[in-house]
Amino acid sequence: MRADIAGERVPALTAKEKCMETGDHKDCLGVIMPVRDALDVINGKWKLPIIIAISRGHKRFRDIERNIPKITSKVLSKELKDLEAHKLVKRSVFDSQPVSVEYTLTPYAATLNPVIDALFTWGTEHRKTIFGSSGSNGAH
Amino acid sequence: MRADIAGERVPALTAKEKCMETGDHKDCLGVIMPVRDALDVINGKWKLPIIIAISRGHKRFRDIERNIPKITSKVLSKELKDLEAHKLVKRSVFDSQPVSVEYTLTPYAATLNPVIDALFTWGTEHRKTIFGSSGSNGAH
DNA sequence: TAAAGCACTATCCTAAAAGTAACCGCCTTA
DNA sequence: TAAGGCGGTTACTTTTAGGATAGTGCTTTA
Repeated sequence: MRADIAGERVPALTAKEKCMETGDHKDCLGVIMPVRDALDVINGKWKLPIIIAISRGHKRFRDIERNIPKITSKVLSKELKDLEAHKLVKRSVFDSQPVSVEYTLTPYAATLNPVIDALFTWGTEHRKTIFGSSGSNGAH
Repeated sequence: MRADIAGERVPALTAKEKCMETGDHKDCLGVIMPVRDALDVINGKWKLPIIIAISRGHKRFRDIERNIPKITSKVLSKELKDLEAHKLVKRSVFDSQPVSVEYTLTPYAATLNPVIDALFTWGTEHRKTIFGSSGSNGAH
């Protein structure tokens, strides 16, 4: 398990534009590295679905579990810990009669919205491309 | 709405009732499924880096390999096949001396640009968040 | 009193992803 | 003649993700 940051360079923000504008294709590392950093946090099939479920108002363990098709307790438990370690999810325990636990998104998780939006949009279009324009039935 | 966690009991709704009451359930799946469709295509640590490398002008096998840190021939070969199967990459063989092979992106791959942009932007910020605040450079 | 919900954890196991290393034939350059 | 580039393939091993199944201690509900 490595929450690593690939490489040592920190391109100020021009790496990509510079690369595209000049047609200089020597350095694609400036684009690849940050993308890989992002993928390292987001990877696996469960992390984004979990974030989405929580953002939709599902705070409790069983509630999240119920709303993500095919996920198991074990996987959910592990992924929530990962997400907490990455400061994307906060776990709060309330000392009520049956102790209850709530998972909420941190403000930092909100910065992932553009990523989720882009994936949602692309995924929606991709689905149409694959199943044809009349397919509305989820095949999972 | 959340008075029950403070200890005072409120007629407990089952999770399903809560869900139907708020209407969250349906919305949740409607977002999760397309995102998972997208992740199914993009997942793994190599596919997006490969697409980025090709988009930067690296068309030849060895050229792509050289520009993606740590990738091996075996993995590159397999991932290129996957990308071809997903209609994101085109493989062209030129009958020159010696026979040369070029990999290019399809127009469909260009539709992934918003996804790559979002990941690039988030990854860049994420890296700053991890290293940036206290000025220590812990890159390996 | 039994069943069921909650928030998990434990154990075992398989399939896939990924790493390592060697190797292919073909061609060019030194 | 050797070294090295090209576009890969094959075989083997390790690592990881994730599925299946069960069970924990607690509380509430029927």
